[in-house]
Amino acid sequence: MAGETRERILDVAERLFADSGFASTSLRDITAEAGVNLAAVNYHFGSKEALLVAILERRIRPVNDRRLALLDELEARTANGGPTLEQIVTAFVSPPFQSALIEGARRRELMKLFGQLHSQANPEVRRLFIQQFHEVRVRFAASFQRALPDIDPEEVARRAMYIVGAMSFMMAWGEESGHASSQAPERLLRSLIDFASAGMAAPQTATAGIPAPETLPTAASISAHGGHA
Amino acid sequence: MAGETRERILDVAERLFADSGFASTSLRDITAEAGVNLAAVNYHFGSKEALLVAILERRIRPVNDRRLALLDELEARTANGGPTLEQIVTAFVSPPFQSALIEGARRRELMKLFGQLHSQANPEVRRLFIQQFHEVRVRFAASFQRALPDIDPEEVARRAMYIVGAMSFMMAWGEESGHASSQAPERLLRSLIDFASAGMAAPQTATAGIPAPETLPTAASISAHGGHA
DNA sequence: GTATGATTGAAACATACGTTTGACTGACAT
DNA sequence: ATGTCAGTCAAACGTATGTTTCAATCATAC
Repeated sequence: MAGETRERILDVAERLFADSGFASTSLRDITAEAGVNLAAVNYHFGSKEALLVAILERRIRPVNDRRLALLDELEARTANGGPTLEQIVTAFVSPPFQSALIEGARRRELMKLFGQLHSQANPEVRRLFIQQFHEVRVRFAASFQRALPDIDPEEVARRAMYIVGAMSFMMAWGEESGHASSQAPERLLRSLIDFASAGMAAPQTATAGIPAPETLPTAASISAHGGHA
Repeated sequence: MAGETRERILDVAERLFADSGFASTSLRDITAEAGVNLAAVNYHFGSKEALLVAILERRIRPVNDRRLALLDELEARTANGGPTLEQIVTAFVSPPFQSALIEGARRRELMKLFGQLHSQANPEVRRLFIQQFHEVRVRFAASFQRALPDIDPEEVARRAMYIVGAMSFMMAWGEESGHASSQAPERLLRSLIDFASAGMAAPQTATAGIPAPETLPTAASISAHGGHA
């Protein structure tokens, strides 16, 4: 069959890269588990690194396409005033969950793989990875900004980054850090949307004075400026 | 000098591990840059893996000790009702920032290293890493729960996890994903506290029905159940 | 000064790695 | 039947890896 070997390599490599890291996974591990010849990787992809790029593109593109499609539809339907924070958040965080459900049990592995990319050595792969998200970042930043006219653009961008972090971390660590997320994906998605929407809507606190390093929050300053319940 | 070689190895290895990953950094890279002999690593630490463990312990323990100290003081001062969400959040997210300031420019590298551990192959190292955070997790979960009596304990744990994810992601990617965080650390800390406190305080939405995979949010259902601004 | 124990040094060890090679297979068009 | 070509295969190549070895060095105590 034509693309059968290629597909098996992609599937197995995706799982092994996610489980053990890119550098720690050898082509021999992959080809052995996939039941294909060692040389097949270099034949079909050219190099180990090109295999990684192929894996990323296969997974990221559909998710980001769906995000943009959801946002398009959202903005078309809510021309006056724009969509709500919760709608935008939902459009952003839902596609990875849907993709995860379709893929079955691979959610955790896939997200771990994404998380790893942050620390991958090769700058070219990193650049390619960031580039894949560029349009999504620009579009959602604009939409969030419209819903949060009183928040600095930089602060909006930071908060969007927090959402990505919360989502990535949950997907990468969820089943490992205790009981917290052996839950149904639907409940997790709901939980994340609640948290992210509220965080996005937070009032922006002015940075008072920009304290010197030694005066960063101590227990005393925390209890002083917070009051209690 | 006694511990000089050991210290140099720790410093250089920490930076290189964070930059390029554990598996991708060779002992020869480390020893060459540190100006010590190759065998020094195995002499002082026993193995490459034990070197990683030593690096982690050196950095994590002070941060977590400070977190617990801040929480102790907070709970002692606010015996009636307990500390506010913002106080607890601040006690949790401040120490890594303070540590980062003391360490100077190593903040990003160090946090990248932490982020990597999530996906490190060796289960023993992972176990050790998680164990380092056990007390912190238990103590802060209890404190958050007290401030959020109407939220399910599992939901509280999830939200705490989101905070960790947001913080890790910001520190690992901050300077890379655009302009968003070349800001002063104090502003970043303030921003994170705002976001995390608001997210923690979010009302808990019931999961309506637990839909089947095919009925996860579509553009239509988002616009339907959200309304617009 | 000399013995002692900790540290460093250069070199080698065995292994695992990504990649390349060249023969081989099978299907399909001519 | 034969030529073509994408795909597979076992084997080898060159290199880089973590680790070990053992002699050399150093500070310190006697």
